[in-house]
Amino acid sequence: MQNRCTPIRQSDRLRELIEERIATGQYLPGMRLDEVALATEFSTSRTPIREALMQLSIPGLIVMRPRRGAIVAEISPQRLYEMFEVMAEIEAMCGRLAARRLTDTDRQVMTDIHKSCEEACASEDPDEYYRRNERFHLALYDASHNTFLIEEATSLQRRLSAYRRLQLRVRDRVSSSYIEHSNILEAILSGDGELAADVIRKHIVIQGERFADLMATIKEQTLSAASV
Amino acid sequence: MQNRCTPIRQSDRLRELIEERIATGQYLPGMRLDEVALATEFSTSRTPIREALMQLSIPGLIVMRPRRGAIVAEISPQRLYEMFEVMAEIEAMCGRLAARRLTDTDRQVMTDIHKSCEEACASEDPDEYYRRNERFHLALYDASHNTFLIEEATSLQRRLSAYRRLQLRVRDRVSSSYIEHSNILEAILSGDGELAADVIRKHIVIQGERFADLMATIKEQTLSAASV
DNA sequence: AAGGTAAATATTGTACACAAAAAAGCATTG
DNA sequence: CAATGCTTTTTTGTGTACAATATTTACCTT
Repeated sequence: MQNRCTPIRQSDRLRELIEERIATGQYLPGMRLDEVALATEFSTSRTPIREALMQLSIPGLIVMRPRRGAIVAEISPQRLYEMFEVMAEIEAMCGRLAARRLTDTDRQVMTDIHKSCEEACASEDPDEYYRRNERFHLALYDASHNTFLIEEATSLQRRLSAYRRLQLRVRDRVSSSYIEHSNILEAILSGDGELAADVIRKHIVIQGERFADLMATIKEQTLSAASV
Repeated sequence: MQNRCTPIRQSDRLRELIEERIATGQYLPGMRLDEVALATEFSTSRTPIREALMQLSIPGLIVMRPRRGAIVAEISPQRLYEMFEVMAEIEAMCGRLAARRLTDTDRQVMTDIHKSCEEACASEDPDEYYRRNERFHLALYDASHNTFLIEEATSLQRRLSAYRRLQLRVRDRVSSSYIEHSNILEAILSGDGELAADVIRKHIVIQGERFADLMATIKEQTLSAASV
């Protein structure tokens, strides 16, 4: 995608870096993002940092309270459930379109990634499974052949990734996720768009529910670095 | 929504202003957004302008090419079709949820707005109809009772508004739009979520198609201010 | 005269400075 | 000892300067 030869802008690089740290859970919800601290860490001035933060505030990854600094967004269980509800529909749409528009390469890519997921599942490595699982979903988006939809789905996946990651820690979640992927792939390969949409919807909604379970068991401080 | 007592930030005010100018077609696709020109116009410095522009580049309203300035995004017919395809699904989801979760006030608000649309339709004032039509759709989003979905739908509607507006100029589009709204409302009031989703999907897809017709007839220069 | 090259000009990206506002620390008082 | 008000310190928001890069203009060559 990025075929610009122009050297990348500082603020763009920083935005991606900070976004990744939020996605991987290095920056926890509620954590304060100090502009000067970030500036010194990345040995730059506050200007590019601010530009990066302002950009991240748009999709809601961070919250910038006027005159009161930026913090990593704290997503309430309620809102998270809503986000999963929307994600389910977006991915279901990808599946419906994928089933209708699947190319040979799409088929190849998806089956390959699914096989690599099987390996990660067998080796019981949740982190590795997480990464390959993520690739499976990205391949699903690509197969929809709607570039706008691909962008939206990817963006939403990124926003949820910090939470998705946790959710795979739940007992037996990896293996059931793998089985669900098998059903998804089967439906898409058979060309049944409505079936694919249904299966995906359930797959994501289950993730949301498992996450709700997790939230109920784990104490708040595990997720949130600071309270307001 | 905006219940902050803190005085608003310049960059936020500017972002909304520029966004509105894009939505209303005052800034046409391809138009260059000169930082110093904007700064002098709003009698401020380049810093808040830049922050506003960087934020607008995230949802793709404008394109910032490194070292080459910002332009209003030029959305290709292909991409516009894709956006309408996604919008159809998002709004269909709103309708499905609305049918299941409708409150008395939702019902009241939607019927009231629909009635006011009837008036605008009868008086054959496309601009007024456009505004009320917009309100109808916003009320539909609200009725979904999923605040995340409401935000996403609203954001997407804003991104498409410059194009939606044009599309109502097509012959008889206003009256057919009104009839479609009637069907949507009826489906939602009857509580049939799947029916509502179907009707809405068709309503939006028709908009996309009508727009494609428009694009085919009107010459490019009407829409686009400059070609690269 | 056309095309290409080099100087001139304009514009962007980043650093930094300063004012205004919020947070923290401190002292005073009930 | 707690609470409140004042002072100090920190942090944000914006203006401005400057260097690096595009773009335009002018000039020279063929």
